[in-house]
Amino acid sequence: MRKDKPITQKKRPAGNTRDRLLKEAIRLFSKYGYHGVSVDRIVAATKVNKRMVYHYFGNKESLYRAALLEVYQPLELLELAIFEKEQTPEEALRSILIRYFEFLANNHEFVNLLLWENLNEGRAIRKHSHLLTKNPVITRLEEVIAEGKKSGIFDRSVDAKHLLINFIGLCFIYHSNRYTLSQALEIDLGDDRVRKDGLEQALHLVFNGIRAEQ
Amino acid sequence: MRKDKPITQKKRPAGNTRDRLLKEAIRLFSKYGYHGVSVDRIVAATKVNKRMVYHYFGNKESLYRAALLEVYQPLELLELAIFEKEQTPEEALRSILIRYFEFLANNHEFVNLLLWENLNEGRAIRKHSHLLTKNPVITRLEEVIAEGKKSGIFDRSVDAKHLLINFIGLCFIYHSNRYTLSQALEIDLGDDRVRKDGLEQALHLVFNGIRAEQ
Amino acid sequence: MRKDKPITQKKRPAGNTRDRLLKEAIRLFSKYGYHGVSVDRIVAATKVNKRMVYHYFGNKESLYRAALLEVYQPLELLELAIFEKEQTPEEALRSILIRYFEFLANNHEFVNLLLWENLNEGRAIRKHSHLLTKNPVITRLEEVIAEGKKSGIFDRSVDAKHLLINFIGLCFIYHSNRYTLSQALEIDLGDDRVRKDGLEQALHLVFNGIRAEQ
Amino acid sequence: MRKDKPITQKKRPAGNTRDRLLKEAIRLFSKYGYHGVSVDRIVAATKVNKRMVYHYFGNKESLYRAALLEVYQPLELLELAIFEKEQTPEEALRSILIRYFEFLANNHEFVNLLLWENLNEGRAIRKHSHLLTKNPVITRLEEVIAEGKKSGIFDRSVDAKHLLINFIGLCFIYHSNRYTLSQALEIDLGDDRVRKDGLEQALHLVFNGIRAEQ
DNA sequence: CATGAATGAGGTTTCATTCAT
DNA sequence: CATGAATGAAACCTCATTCAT
Repeated sequence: MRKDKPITQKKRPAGNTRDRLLKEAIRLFSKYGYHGVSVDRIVAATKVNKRMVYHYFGNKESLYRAALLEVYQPLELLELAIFEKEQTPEEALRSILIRYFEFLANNHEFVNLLLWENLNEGRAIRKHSHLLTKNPVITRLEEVIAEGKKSGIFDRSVDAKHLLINFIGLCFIYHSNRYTLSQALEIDLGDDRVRKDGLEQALHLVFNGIRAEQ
Repeated sequence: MRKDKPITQKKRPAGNTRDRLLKEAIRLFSKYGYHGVSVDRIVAATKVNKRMVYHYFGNKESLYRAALLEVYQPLELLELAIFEKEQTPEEALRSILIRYFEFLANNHEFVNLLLWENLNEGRAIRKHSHLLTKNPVITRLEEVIAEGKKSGIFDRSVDAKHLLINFIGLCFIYHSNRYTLSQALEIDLGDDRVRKDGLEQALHLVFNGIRAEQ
Repeated sequence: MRKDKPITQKKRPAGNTRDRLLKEAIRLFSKYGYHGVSVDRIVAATKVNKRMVYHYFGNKESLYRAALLEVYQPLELLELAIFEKEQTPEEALRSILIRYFEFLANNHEFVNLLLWENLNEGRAIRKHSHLLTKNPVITRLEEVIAEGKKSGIFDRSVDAKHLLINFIGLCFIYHSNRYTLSQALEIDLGDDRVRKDGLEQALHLVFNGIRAEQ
Repeated sequence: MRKDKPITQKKRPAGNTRDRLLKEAIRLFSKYGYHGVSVDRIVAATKVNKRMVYHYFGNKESLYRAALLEVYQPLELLELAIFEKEQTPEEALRSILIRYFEFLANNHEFVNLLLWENLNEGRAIRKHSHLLTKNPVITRLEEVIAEGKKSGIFDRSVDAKHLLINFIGLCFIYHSNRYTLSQALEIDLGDDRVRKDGLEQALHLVFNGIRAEQ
C-alpha cells in the first residue's frame, strides 16, 4: 500500500487543467463546430469541473477563440520552412505548394477550425488579425515571382496574391469538399494515394497547365 | 356532402406554408449551420405554427435534408449548359470552369450548405447519393479530355477526376476561405472585381501554367 | 365510469397557468424581492413547467414587471373612493389619510413590491410611468386644499405635493421600517391595536400638530 | 532571528484588506441588497483574494451583518447631538426632527441597508438587538414631551413612541419611496431644494398641523 | 390545415464555499 | 497573511418535440 501516489495526485497539476480543456476543445470544436459542442461535453471528456472553463477562459466563446489561436501556432513552422533560400524560383514555388498541401493533411484540426470559422464569417478570428495579416508568405512569394519573371521563366501575367489563392484552393479542396467529392467521384479524397496523385497533378497544372508542350 | 372545397383550399396555403418554411430553412441553415439554427427561429421568421414543421417535414433533421436537396436543384442547370457541343475541347474546358465559378458566386446558399455538410462529414447528404454520383459532368469532362489528347492539344498526363478536383478547388476557395484570406491578403474575396481577376488568373493557370511561353 | 371528466381535464385550462404563475410570482417577489426568488421556486410552487414562464412572460424580469403591474391595479379603487364629494375639506383629507393607511395595511404585496422597486431605483416601474404620473389623487388633493384655504380653515402655507408626501410617509413607515422600529420601540408595528393608535395620532398630528390649543 | 518585521507588515495590509472588503460590502449591499451582490463582485472590486472574505468574516451573511453594524455607528453621533440640554422642549423637538432628516440625507448607505433589512423582516439585525433597543432617543423624547406637557405647550394626547414613528415616517419617505413618488409628483425627491422645502413643511405640520391659526 | 399550450432534457453561466500550499 | 485552483449546486434560459383541440 503506497501512500506516495495520493500526495502527488493531490498537488493539482498547475495549469494542466487549462491545457486539457484547451486540447479537448480543439478536438471537439474542430470536429463539430462551435454550436455542435457543449461545454458539458468538453468537461465530461476532460473530467474537470465545469466551473474551470469559466475560471480559465471566461466563457465558451473565449475558449473557442483560444482553441483557434492554438491551432494557428504550427503555421509559423510552415512559414519558416518556406524561407530556405538557395533555391531556384521554380523549386521555391514547388516547395511552397508541397509544404502547404502536406501541412493541411497533417493539421486536420487547423483545417477544420479554419473552415468553421469562415462559415461563421470570420467572427472570432477577426479580433486576432495579427494571425492573418502581414503574412510573410506573401512577401516571400512576391520575391520569388519577381525573380522568376526577371530570369524569364515565369509569365509576366502571374500575380502573387492570386497565385497564392490558387495554391491554397488546390490544397484546401481536399478538405473543404472532401466528402461530397469523394462520393461524386467515387474516390476517397482522404486516401494517401489519392492525395499523392492529387499533389502531383496540381504541381503539373501549376507549372505547365494542361496544354501539351509544343 | 362534397369534400371538394378542402382540396382547393389545401393546395395553395399548404404549399405556401411548406415553401416558406423550406425557404427560410435554406436561408438560415446556410448562414448558421444545422446546430446554429433552432426550429423556433425558423418558425418565428416564417410566422407559421411550429407544429407545421413536424407536419410537413417530420423533424428538424429532415427539414435540413430537404433544404439540402432543394439547393442542389440548380446544379442541373449548370450541367445542362456544359453539354453544349460544337465547341473545341479547350472552349469546353474554359466553359466548365467559368460556369462553375459563376455558379458558386450566384448560389451562395448552395455553397455554404455544401461546406457545412462536408464539415459534418457528409452525414446528411450520404443518404441522397443520387445527388452526387452519376454526376454527368465528369463523363462530359472525360470525353472532352480524351478528344483534346487525341488532337494533341492536351498533355497526356491530364486526369479527368483530378482536373475536376482542381477546377472546383480553384473556385471554392473564394468561398471556403473567403474571410481569412481576405484579411490575410488585404483584398476582399467577395468583391466582383477581385473575383473577375481571379477567374482570369485561374483560367490562365489551367491552360498555360505559370511558365513563360518559350 | 364517466368519460366526460378526462375530456374537460385534457382541455388545458386556457390561461390558468399564466395566472397561477403570476399569482405565485407576486407572492414570492413581494416577500423576497427580485433577486431573492428563483424561477425554479416559482414554478415549483405552481407545479407548471419552467418553460411556461418564458412562454408567457419572456423572461424573469418581465414576469417581475407583470407582477408589479398586477398589484398596482387595486390602487385605482383607492383613488375612486377618494372622489366622494359632499364632504367638507377636512373630512376629505381625513378620508384620504385613512384610506391610504388602510389600503397599505390590506395590500401587503403592493407595499413590499413598491419598496423593493424603490430600492432598485425604480428600474422596472420606470417603463410603466403611466401607473404613476397623472395621479388623480394629487389633483383631488389640490382641489380640497384650495377649498379649505378659501374657507379659512387650512393654513395658507400648506402645499399639496408635500402634504401628500407627508401623508404617505406617515403611512408607509409602518411597513418600510416595521421590523427595526418594532424592536427599537418594543411595540409591534404590525399589530392592529398599534396601527389603530398610530392612525389616530397621525390624524391628530396632521390637523392640530402637537401644540396644545390655546 | 527576530520576527518583528512580520508584525509591522501584518498590521497594515491585514487591517487594510478587511477594511476594504467591509467598505465595498457596504457600498454594494446598500445598493443591490444581499441577494443582489455576489461575493465574487465584492472581491473583484477590492482586488483581494476571495479566500479573505472567509478568513475575516466567515461567510457572506456574516459579512453582510458586519456591514450592517458598521453603518449603524454614526447613529450614535446623532443621538449624542440630541442631548444638548439648554433647549426649550419645542427647540428640542425641532432639533430632533431636523437632525434625523439630515442624518438620513447624508447616510445613504445606512438608509438603504435598513430598508433592505426591513424587507427581509429584520432577519440579520435581530441578532444585534443592542443596536436597536435601549435606544436613548426615545428616553430623551419622553423627557422632552413630559416637560412640554407640564409647561402646557404640548397637547396631552401626544405619545412619545408614536411621535417618533411619525417623525421617522416624515423623514424616511424621501428615501423609501423616492423613485415612485418622484415620478408620480414630477418632482425629484432627491433634490436638495425639494428636501429643504419638505423639511420645512414637515416641521410646520408637526407643530401646527394644517389648520389655520384662529 | 392549423394552433397555442405544454414538456423534460439540456444549454451557458454564476453561486457560495473549500482545498492545498 | 495570502493565493489560485477547484467544486457541486443552482441560476436563467433554450432546445426539439408532442399534446389536445
